[in-house]
Amino acid sequence: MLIEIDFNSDEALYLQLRNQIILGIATNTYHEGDALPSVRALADEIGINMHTVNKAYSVLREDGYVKVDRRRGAVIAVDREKKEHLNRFWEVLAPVVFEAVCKDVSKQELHKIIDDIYDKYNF
Amino acid sequence: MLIEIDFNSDEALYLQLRNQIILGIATNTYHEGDALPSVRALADEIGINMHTVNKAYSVLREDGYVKVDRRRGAVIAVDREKKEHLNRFWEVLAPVVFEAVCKDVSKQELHKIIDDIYDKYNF
Amino acid sequence: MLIEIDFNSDEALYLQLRNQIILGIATNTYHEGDALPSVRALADEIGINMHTVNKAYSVLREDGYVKVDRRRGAVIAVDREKKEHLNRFWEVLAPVVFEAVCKDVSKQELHKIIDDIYDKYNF
Amino acid sequence: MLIEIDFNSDEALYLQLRNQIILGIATNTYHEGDALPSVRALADEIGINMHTVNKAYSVLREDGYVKVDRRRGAVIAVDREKKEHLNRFWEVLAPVVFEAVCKDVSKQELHKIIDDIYDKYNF
DNA sequence: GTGGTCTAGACCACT
DNA sequence: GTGGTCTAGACCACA
Repeated sequence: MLIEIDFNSDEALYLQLRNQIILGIATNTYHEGDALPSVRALADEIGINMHTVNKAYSVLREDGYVKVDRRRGAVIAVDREKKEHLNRFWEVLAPVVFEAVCKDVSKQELHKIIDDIYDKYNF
Repeated sequence: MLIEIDFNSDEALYLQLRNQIILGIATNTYHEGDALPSVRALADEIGINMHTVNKAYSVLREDGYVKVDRRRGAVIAVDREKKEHLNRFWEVLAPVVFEAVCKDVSKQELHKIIDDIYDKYNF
Repeated sequence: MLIEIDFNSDEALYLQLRNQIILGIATNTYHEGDALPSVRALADEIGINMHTVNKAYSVLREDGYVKVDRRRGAVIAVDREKKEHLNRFWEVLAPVVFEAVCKDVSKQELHKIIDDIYDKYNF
Repeated sequence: MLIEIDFNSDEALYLQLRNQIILGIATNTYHEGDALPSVRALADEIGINMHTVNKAYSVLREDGYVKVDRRRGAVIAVDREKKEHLNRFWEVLAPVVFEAVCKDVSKQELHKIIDDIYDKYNF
């Protein structure tokens, strides 16, 4: 899978990397049990620091997307404890909704944006 | 309006403040044309530094929520240029959707969370 | 002449006032020897502080647009020492030109904007 | 490039710095993609505070002259969306023209000053 | 009294 | 080592 990092973005590199990998899992590019590239290999490939890749992998582990195996490195292993996640999505979405309300973006428009994202990536 | 800052949060103080004020606008606690407290007054009230409040107000201005009136300080003035905002919401929501897909949270569940947020705050 | 002040502008009120009066002189709304309204009267009319009007008049005096007469207040009296002024315009225009060059705005486009301004106000 | 700050000037330090850097871009001293010195390095060099340099860089970013790259600091990246800029030049030049008209400086003389500035810096 | 500017010094996240 | 954030305290321009 092609990882694309935007060095001009405001978003931290490790977060961009994290999100790209999550996108890879979502689009079935990475499958349960697949091993991600080694920290060193991925860092070289993208042209970023090893520590940055390391941080991305750590965050993915904390958020329940990979498990770290001593021999195989980071392995896709998605934790699907839904209850907890729903709370998390609530917290992430609430400030977005507040902004939407201020800017006169309707509930329906937010739904549509979400649907459009699902469509664009064929989820 | 009661501003609540969590000093233990990872989120920057000025961003928490920004979001609280956006919440206040969304819930109609602050109305178009209302003046926010002066930077010094709000800083004293919350117990944070003047410059931190200043930064929050600056960001709110850049994001089109307030204007700075030389006589009255920061005044609520929401810029409702929708076209641009929709792009922004797309960018914010895309990674959320990726996570949802990974975690087996359906499109309908995301819609419901958004609706619940609207309901909770009576938007 | 109608003085229009934009309280939401970033520009200081006294500078807006100064510029409006200069516009009035340029458009022949104010003529050499005319007296400007008293500080108090103009302040009341516009709804701003007396000190602000006072500051505007002081700046106009320093820049050679009015003379202050004890009995008649501020009186239009334009100082036309061209040599000095040309230097001033150089200093004001230089940073504008630098920005133009950076932004790929050509010499001709700057000329045209200036011509358009002359046209718009029938100078 | 030599940055020259006038500590006696009325102009804010961060604005002087901003303008000097814009001059540097206009004169091709800084090229697209070049990294500016780090805030600390430049602050030390000029003998001003880090935060003042930071503010200058922030303004340059807002005005579309640099982007902040997480690894390289501030990098020259000029945004050349002309349409918007032309409005801005209109607003900046209008009061200059008003002054010119008052001071009997002709349209042609303004053009000439602009041309002279272009010539002096070999634009 | 208001925000704007500047300085100084500190800690942290990111690379 | 870089910028980002936060604090503290000061002076000034503006209203």
